[in-house]
Amino acid sequence: MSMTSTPTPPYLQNLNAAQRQAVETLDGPVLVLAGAGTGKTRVLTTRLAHLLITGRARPWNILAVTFTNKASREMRERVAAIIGPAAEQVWLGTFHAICVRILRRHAELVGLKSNFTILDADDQVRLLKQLIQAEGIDDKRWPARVLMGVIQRWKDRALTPDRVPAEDAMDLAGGKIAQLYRQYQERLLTLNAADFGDLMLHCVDLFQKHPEVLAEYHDRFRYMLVDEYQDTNVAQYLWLRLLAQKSKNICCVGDDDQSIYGWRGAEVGNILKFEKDFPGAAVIRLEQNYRSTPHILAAASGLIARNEGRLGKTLWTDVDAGEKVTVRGVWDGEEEARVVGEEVEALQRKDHLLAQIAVLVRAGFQTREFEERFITLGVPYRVVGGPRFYERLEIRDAIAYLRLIAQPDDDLAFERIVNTPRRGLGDATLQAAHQVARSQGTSLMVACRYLVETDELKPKPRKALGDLIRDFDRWRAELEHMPHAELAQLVLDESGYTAMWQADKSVEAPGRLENLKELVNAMQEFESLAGFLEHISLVMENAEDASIDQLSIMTLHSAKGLEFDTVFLPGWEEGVFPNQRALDESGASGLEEERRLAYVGITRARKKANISFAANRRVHGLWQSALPSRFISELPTEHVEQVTEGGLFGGAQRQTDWGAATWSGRYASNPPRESGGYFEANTAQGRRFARREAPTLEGVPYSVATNKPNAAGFQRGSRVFHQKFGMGTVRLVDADKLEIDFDKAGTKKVLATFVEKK
DNA sequence: CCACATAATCTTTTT
DNA sequence: GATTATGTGG
Repeated sequence: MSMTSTPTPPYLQNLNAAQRQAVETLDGPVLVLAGAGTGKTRVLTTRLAHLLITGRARPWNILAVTFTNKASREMRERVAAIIGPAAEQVWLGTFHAICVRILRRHAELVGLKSNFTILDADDQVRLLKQLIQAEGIDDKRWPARVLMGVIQRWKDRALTPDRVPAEDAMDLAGGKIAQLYRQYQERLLTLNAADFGDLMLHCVDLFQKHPEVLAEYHDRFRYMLVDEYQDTNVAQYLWLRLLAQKSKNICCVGDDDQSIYGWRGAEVGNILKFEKDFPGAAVIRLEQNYRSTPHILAAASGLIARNEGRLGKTLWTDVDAGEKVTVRGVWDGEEEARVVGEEVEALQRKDHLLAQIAVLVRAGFQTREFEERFITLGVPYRVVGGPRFYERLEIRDAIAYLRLIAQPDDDLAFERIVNTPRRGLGDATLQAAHQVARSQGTSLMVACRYLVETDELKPKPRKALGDLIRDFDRWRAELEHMPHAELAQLVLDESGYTAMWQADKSVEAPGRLENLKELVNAMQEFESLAGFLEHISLVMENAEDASIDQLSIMTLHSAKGLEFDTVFLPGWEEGVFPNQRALDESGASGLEEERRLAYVGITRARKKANISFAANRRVHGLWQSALPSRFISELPTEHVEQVTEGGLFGGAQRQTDWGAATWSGRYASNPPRESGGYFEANTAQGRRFARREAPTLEGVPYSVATNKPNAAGFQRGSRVFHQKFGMGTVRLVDADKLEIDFDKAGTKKVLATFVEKK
């Protein structure tokens, strides 16, 4: 409004019309549908700055939520660049970090103390496992990990134990799952702990049950900004709705086509029904893409158009056509890695930066082949999102010590380190401690204090336990006088933890000692031990070194939000991508999510996207043949270049027409099966895409393998021919699995459907 | 209580 | 194929 009379400030000048509208529509609910590469972050940060510059809001009147620490850091930096240090005072952070901040203030109202511990995934599972065993449930049949997943999905949907629908809980863990969930929640409260789901859940609960608290935040947060709205779950949606119900000034930015976290409880529905949930909402579409070439955009758009239930956007760009997306078929995974390696080297010769190249895979196990290839080629690479620093064994152990100093009642930390390093405090001692703790309603630490006063334990453990408790008392007292990083070093040394790894002869021991040093170093950055512990429980990420020019290998999930000049998308095969389990577990919606993942992958590329698939791949040590992903046939042909020249298939023994030989051979033994009506009947080449059968072993132990002929007529001594390994003799038959001595290639385990009888 | 052997498992994983 | 969790024997 005031903008009409005053000249356009510089920070608004280089926005396009839609972006500017998204920035300047300040009142009431706004949904910004931001397609890939349309300047989403820019709109968010400019909008935030605009609110402050126009005087609409003071920094503390703004709540901006993101999903990742990286995104919130980036947003804060970019806002600071426009408005300066005032950016510090904006409530800007991840959903979970903001919830923690609120919960620490009102912890008693939800049954916690202000210094509650945040559990990580490992703690959660261990805790639940104890409950499962206490209930006498078979933890083989109902693994804690699986049941924890179920509980987490309930938490994502804001279902507290009393709200779980009966039919959801019926046939899990013998009908006891709801009970387990209740016990788990009770246990968390007695431990003064919360898991990640609880952070949202407790906060929603707080707002619902204490209107006076909610009113306080209504007063505070007059404008709200939400990033990646398509990834919100039900609990987050409720949280946002509660906070926005008074001011109604909520601006959500997202892209329904990039919703790829459904399996973690994200609800695409949230973004699809935004206008219904927030009546009078303005919906603004950002459709001009500033990232990719027209061919890349068209290929991605053609693919995603196959999804139903999307809001629909038409991305366009005014840059030159560029190169078509290439689709390449190769013989096997090894060749795929080799070809990618060659192309990377070719790009290097053309002075492309490695930092502008990425290999994006569907699943973590696919990274290995590429790593091996890049190592032999000497191409520097990094695997993004690999094992995380704070998840390493030695770091978690060290943190358990620190947690126990900060919070003596942290039973999970106690259990983790009582006997690490070995102190002769095994199961028997721990059982005794548990019993005392249960009967007296205390924590394990307190129970042990009592236990060493009695003669219940044998002299050895009694002394060891007494020493340990005394150590902790001393360390805790030291915390008053000593910088916490120094204390950490002291604890690691005095507890014998450092010595334990020094004595360890394994190859990884030196690395672990390095990591411990790094941990102590990192602690110096924090004001207090408590501050450090909170940071690591909320920010489980690795620092990345941007100073080296390295190629990136990562999963499609972790690539969201990033962009590269050149992107390699290997493994586009049925079963791998779309992933078979996603299809089995979530059917049609699972397929759509996989397709969105493909869309995310292609749209990461600025200049060139290279898709590939292999006809053969080794999965869990078994060779399996594969069909090209259905997504390949869904790409609009006019934007795609098929690379299938014969020279790709190497030496003389590979002169076979790989397409016909492998695929038709496959059909003969394993005809295509319809899967939820999602087959494309035909492709241009007239090939049918079929779903591959998972190998079924039905629990037959390998040693039971017989010499009797199996269903397909193979038996010991049968001469067989395999496409890759050539002639061989069957050694063992195990249902459809064969162990074959190949004349040239040695002994391999192979599925019977991949060999021909000779 | 510990060391070693065998068995089971292997999708994605912002917090 | 490789890792990780469990079970058994010393």
